[in-house]
Amino acid sequence: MSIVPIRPSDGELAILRVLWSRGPSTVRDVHTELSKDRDMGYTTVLKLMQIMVEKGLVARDERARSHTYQALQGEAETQRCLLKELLQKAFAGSRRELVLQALEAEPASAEELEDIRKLLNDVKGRVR
Amino acid sequence: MSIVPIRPSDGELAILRVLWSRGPSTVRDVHTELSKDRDMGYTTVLKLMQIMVEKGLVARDERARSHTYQALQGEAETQRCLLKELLQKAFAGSRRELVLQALEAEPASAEELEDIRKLLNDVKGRVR
DNA sequence: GACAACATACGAACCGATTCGTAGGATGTC
DNA sequence: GACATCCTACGAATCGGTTCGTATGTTGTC
Repeated sequence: MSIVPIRPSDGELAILRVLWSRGPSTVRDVHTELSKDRDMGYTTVLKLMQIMVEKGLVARDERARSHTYQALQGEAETQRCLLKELLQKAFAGSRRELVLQALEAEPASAEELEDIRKLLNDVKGRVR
Repeated sequence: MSIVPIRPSDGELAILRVLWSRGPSTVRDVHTELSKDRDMGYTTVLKLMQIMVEKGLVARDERARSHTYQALQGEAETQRCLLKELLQKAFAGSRRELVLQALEAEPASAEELEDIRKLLNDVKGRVR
């Protein structure tokens, strides 16, 4: 993984998510996958992935005619990076506030809350 | 508050945070406050705040020579809006994952976790 | 009334992200 | 071998956000 995570743009993040779930993929693979919701041109995806190579977000294997790309940055790592950014910009660093608003953004079900409570206990176990 | 929250840009968010903490303020007020960390020109702040009026993010009172601006959108509301966006873009809608990564982004202290546990109980109380 | 200080307005430059057209090379099929 | 198909490369347009110079008007002071 990269020493310090690189903040991906929205388009880059969408591509990363495909790479995380599919593993190493070609531009065609990614484009096909992304076309399910958004609709963007093939060369748009290509260009974006080329830029991602330059940025060090993905690695490219050029041995085959269709190059295959692979994420160089983990999902959790990237999520934490984006969360930290939002935490600073919108919550003045208060994780408590962030979690609160995350829970209140939409009404949470009792199961979901229970799930998160368990999660909290796990994290807690690691601290003590 | 606005019917549907408007997603502020980074610069706009910085200004909103000043307005939330100070209440109705002039461009000079906001600029002075923001100058403490960033350094941006006075007219930059002015322009941004003018754009925010157009977007409906803030209201302007032009009675005095120095117009006073006031946030039209609450802090919690805005935070939830930004959080929802990140939730969709980076966590595939899984709040559980988001909370997990929020807690793991930096090591949490036992107190902080306890604090959040209490928070969770409160929210839970409201659901049941 | 002259001048400094301060206010708004606004066009224009700039920047990163995104989009895509087009060119040109490799591959596959008949 | 000719033609359609698929690939990469890359320049250029566009867009939202940001920045700021400059113009112009108001206020306050001497």
